[in-house]
Amino acid sequence: MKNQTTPARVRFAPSPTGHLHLGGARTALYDYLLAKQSGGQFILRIEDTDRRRLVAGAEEELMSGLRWMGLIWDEGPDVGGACAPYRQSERQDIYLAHARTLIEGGHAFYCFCTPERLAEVRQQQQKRKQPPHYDGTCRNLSLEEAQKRIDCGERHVIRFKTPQEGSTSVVDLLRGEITVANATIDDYILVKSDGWALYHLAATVDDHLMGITHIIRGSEWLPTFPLHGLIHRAFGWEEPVWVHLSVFLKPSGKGKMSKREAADLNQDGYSIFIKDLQRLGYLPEAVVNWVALMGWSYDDHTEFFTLADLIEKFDLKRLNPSPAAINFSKLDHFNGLHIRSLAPDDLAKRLQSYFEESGLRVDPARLEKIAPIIQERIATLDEAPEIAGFFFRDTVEPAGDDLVPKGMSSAEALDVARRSYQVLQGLPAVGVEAAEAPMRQLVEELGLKAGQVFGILRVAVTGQRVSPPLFESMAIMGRETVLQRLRNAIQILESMASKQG
RNA sequence: GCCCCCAUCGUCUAGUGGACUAGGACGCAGCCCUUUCAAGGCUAAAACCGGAGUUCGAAUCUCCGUGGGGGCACCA
Repeated sequence: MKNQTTPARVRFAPSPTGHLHLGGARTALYDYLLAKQSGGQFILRIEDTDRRRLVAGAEEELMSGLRWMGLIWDEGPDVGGACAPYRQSERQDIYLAHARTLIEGGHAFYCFCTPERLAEVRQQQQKRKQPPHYDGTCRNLSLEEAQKRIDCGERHVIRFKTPQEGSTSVVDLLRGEITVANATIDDYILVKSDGWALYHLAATVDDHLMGITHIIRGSEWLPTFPLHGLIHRAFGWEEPVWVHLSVFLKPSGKGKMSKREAADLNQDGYSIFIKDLQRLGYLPEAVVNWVALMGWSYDDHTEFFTLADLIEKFDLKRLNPSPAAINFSKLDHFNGLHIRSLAPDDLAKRLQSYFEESGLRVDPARLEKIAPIIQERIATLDEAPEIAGFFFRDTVEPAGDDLVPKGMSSAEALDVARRSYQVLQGLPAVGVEAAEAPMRQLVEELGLKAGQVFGILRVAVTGQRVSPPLFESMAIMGRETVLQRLRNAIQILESMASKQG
């Protein structure tokens, strides 16, 4: 049993400022897997301390995306839990109290520097090719003096008092020990002048108070990782296990995806946003499988995983620290794999809305018969109406050119259609058992290839050159519809043949 | 500019000093199957960033380059 012996408490802590995307989805997945395989808890915490960046509806979208993927949280803003509240905007007094503790312990200080002066300092530092850093003006103000200025109503922030000497080492599970000189760590702001805590303080405090055992987050946090270690130590808290996931690169492998590029992707039927993937006909099972494997592997040959498989097999230690390019064709592959592994009636249920959205009235019983014959022909659910919409239309309008196979005249095609009609009309049913043998016999009599005759028939009854298997399709349509559509095709061919003279 | 991280086929990856003629998957190409399209089966092409070192032996360890990525906000 390689599973964690002690239950892990793991949190997914997004800020509600946009759509749930692939990166967030993967982090949440790994969080969930670790929690579930260890018998621990998966916690959803909303990091909404930046009030200006809030996006209406983002929190709800986040939750519905997670639910869609099957990542159900044990504690969170909607379901509550022992460590409530789970929205940082509702925990401000907690952060303030902790900031105060830090100040009293000499690990933080009040800073009255104006943004304008700071900007100037930064500019000069950059001119001297120095890293932009707080210049320490308020670092050694006495608490009494600071208090006096606060009482006078002077605007202030609270900064972390980073040690100026020595170095700090922190340990990332995947990268090992990371050591940086303290001189390179800024005196980061912990609490803004409007009283709202910033990530560095809020997340650290919450992770401790909520008993988080493993922090899984993006590698964009690596630069401030030593600071977070320092804050934990300043409080005297035990550190959790830190895991920094690699970033996702655009499919070309060159750089992170920009907003613009993310939007353009939609034109190709892809997206990095979960809500789009859902609409584009991807199965949550496929997205989960695909995303799990972007930066994690099990062995050298297993790639098909259900969520339950992943819970059993996921292992933090097999995470890959190097950046990974997003490979959408592999998503299509996994989607096909998962579509084919669905029970036909399950597939039919999932297909229903896609047919309806393309304006078709769908009979569920008929859809259940169709599901098995299109199951291995669709890569995404939204392709189904395109390939099987003809089942639900009253009539089909085959293009005249499609009714005439290459190398055949319209008169010849007409003859084939008429002979086919005669054969089918004399049959009690038009399915594989009843109709295939007689039709093959006709093919032989006509001295043609099966593809030629079946091709004409296919276009006549489906209106398409490409369709699910012919006789299976005809069986579902029913004898009357088949004959009616064939009559219609014969009429089209008649007018073509007469025009040609 | 400064700090940090990363480095195996086009892409995702296996590989933790000898079992490597470097394995799998996607994609691509060909073949088979076949009433179309798929699915499936088979085959092919395709990679250890470079240089030093350690070692009997290096894809694997060390160092230096190079390349790529991330970060340097009163955002997260």
